[in-house]
Amino acid sequence: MARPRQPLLSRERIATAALGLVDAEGLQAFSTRRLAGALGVSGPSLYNHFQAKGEILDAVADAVIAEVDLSMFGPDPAPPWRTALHDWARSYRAALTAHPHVVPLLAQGPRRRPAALRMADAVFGAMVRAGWPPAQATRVGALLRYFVTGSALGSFAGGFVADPGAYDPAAYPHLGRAHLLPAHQQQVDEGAFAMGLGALLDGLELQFQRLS
Amino acid sequence: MARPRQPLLSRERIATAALGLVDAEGLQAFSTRRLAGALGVSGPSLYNHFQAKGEILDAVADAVIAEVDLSMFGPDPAPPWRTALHDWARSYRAALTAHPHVVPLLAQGPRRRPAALRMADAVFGAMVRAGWPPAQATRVGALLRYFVTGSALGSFAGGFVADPGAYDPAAYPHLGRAHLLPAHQQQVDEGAFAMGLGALLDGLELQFQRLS
DNA sequence: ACCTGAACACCGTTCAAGT
DNA sequence: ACCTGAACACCGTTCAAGT
Repeated sequence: MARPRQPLLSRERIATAALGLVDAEGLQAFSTRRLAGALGVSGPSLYNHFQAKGEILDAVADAVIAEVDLSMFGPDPAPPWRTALHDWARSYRAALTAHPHVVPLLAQGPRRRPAALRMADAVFGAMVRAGWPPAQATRVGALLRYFVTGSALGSFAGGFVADPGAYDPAAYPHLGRAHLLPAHQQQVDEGAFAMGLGALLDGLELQFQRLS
Repeated sequence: MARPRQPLLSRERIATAALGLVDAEGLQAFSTRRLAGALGVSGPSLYNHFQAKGEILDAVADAVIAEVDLSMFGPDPAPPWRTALHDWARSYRAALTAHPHVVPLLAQGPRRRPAALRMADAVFGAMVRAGWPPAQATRVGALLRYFVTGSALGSFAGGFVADPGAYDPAAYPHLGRAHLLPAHQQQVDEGAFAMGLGALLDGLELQFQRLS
């Protein structure tokens, strides 16, 4: 075939297919050769568009972050900072739980990924505008990222096994009902997230009042 | 060589060497063959002690969790639940930040790993004993896990690049000083963690008071 | 500029063979 | 029981060759 007059690939097309593959089969199963196969192309072709596998995964991570709603950071409606943080955290978590296998990739931070930088910029800007001192505004953005990514990194409830005999009562006296957790995975994780987010925002409100 | 009369390997020795390798070079660079090399043994030898690479990494993850202090969950001194959670969260975070490359492995949850189960058991048991209803106690343990693992998954400050020209002011109007973050990485991350942990515990205290 | 196949060094894992 | 080397299918990436 050699070079077609209409390029077969683009960074966009590659990133989209890569996200599909990661979503479907996880990071473990993701390989450049399988990705090329899914795109109907030979392995080395990808290297005309990306320098390395890691750069493709960077694009995958940023595509997920691009799904996060940032409209609550205004400036048009500009809701109170607490409302904005709440809505952002929920949208952020929704984007990550829609693509759970991508979460470990977020360990690298925004680096030079545009969507991640837009998000960091919007949060920090809105917090400063709302009256948080810059150093505190940085922390607020960071600690909410901690909570949201942590909640999406792995299901708490799904991290237990459903086998009733899995947890020896002598060794783990309080886990007698832990094998029931996986059956209510979504409910437990949602409940814990809601409780944590509420607590976090309540606590931040106390700190904000102490500022003035 | 074939079989030596004194076994060359043990699960323990393998797991310890694996943790050392992951700490030194990251998950990317970790391979069964390199691990075998570090142990002075041929690749397939590992399969006499572990079923697969993933099982070795399970042991690595559990070794890190085993470093977390659980003594604050009593029963001998039995401090107030807020103090216990605070001290636990700090010890938990310290264990993870000492082994940052291991954090993505924690996505899987406790499953059947003994140290992870001991930790879940201790937290849940102590919260119930302190007066939290069981459903809430589960959530408290989960949401603190979210916050701690998220804070250890990746440095917030270190996720930016130190290059002053990296962040176009037109695209990211509030990131003018973001390139300074990596230089204060530890301070920023510690500050955000402390602020978040304080807010979380303040918020949980409000919820606990509302219970009675 | 953008694709190909061939090639290189490296993977995880299986298996028969040795003691 | 516990190690070995050989082997298999599969990796990420480079590179010369094609248009």
